[in-house]
Amino acid sequence: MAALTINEAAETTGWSPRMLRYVEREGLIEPSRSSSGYRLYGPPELQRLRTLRELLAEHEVSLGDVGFALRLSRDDDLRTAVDAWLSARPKRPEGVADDDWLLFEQRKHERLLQGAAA
Amino acid sequence: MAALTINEAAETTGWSPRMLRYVEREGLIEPSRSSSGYRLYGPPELQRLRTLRELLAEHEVSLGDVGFALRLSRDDDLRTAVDAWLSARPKRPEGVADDDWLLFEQRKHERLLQGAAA
DNA sequence: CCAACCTTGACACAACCGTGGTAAGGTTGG
DNA sequence: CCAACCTTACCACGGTTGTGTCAAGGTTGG
Repeated sequence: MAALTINEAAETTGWSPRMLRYVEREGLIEPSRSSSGYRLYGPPELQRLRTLRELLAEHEVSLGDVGFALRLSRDDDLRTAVDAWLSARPKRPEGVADDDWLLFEQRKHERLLQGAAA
Repeated sequence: MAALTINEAAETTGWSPRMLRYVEREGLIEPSRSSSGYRLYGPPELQRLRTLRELLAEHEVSLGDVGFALRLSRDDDLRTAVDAWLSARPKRPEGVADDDWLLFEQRKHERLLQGAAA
């Protein structure tokens, strides 16, 4: 037999049938269907289900998280926007009390001006 | 003044003070503190708060999603695992009913063998 | 034909998310 | 000194997630 039905797939992957349907609605693994509508899980789907399980178990990650990663991987626009936000200067020098933040910026500015003048 | 306190920051960014604390707990924007513990938002934080707002508004994304993206960007191990899962053959040829999946694989195999023999 | 599957849809429920409020107490600036 | 701010820590409350179970009905294979 080339593909397993949902209960068989559940059996070999460790998911419950209920969760296989849920995973499908999340868009993570979408088995194809027989002509009468039965879900059919082929070897690739089964493998992905197992590795998905490991992924969730080993890292503290939710299905929704993986779903979001999937979105990121497919929506270039979204990925660009998120990456842009993430890469926007997330740090400023350590050890500078914020009371002195303006002062620090001024000094930096002075150094820049000095450098330019030199 | 070099940095704004939480209510002022809320005022200029459109977040509520409550949400600024929440955003902080999510690890997305961590303002530094005055010597007495007050949160101090400098221009970079304020800018990031505004762009974060836009990001959430324009794409259908939650704070948790952005938080996960942040995790991905900092945890190489996690990113590698997720990418690996995502890139695992997500498709197989369209139009092949799964009843015929094994058949399809066999044909492919035959074609490969033929190619090798030619 | 009938038992054993499959389908979708619904109800349920604990746990968490996003958000607001409030209370008890420290800090600050005029 | 005192009003107006800040802090953390809670209670609340509707919405979503993850998961199970059940019902009503179609499919399948011996």
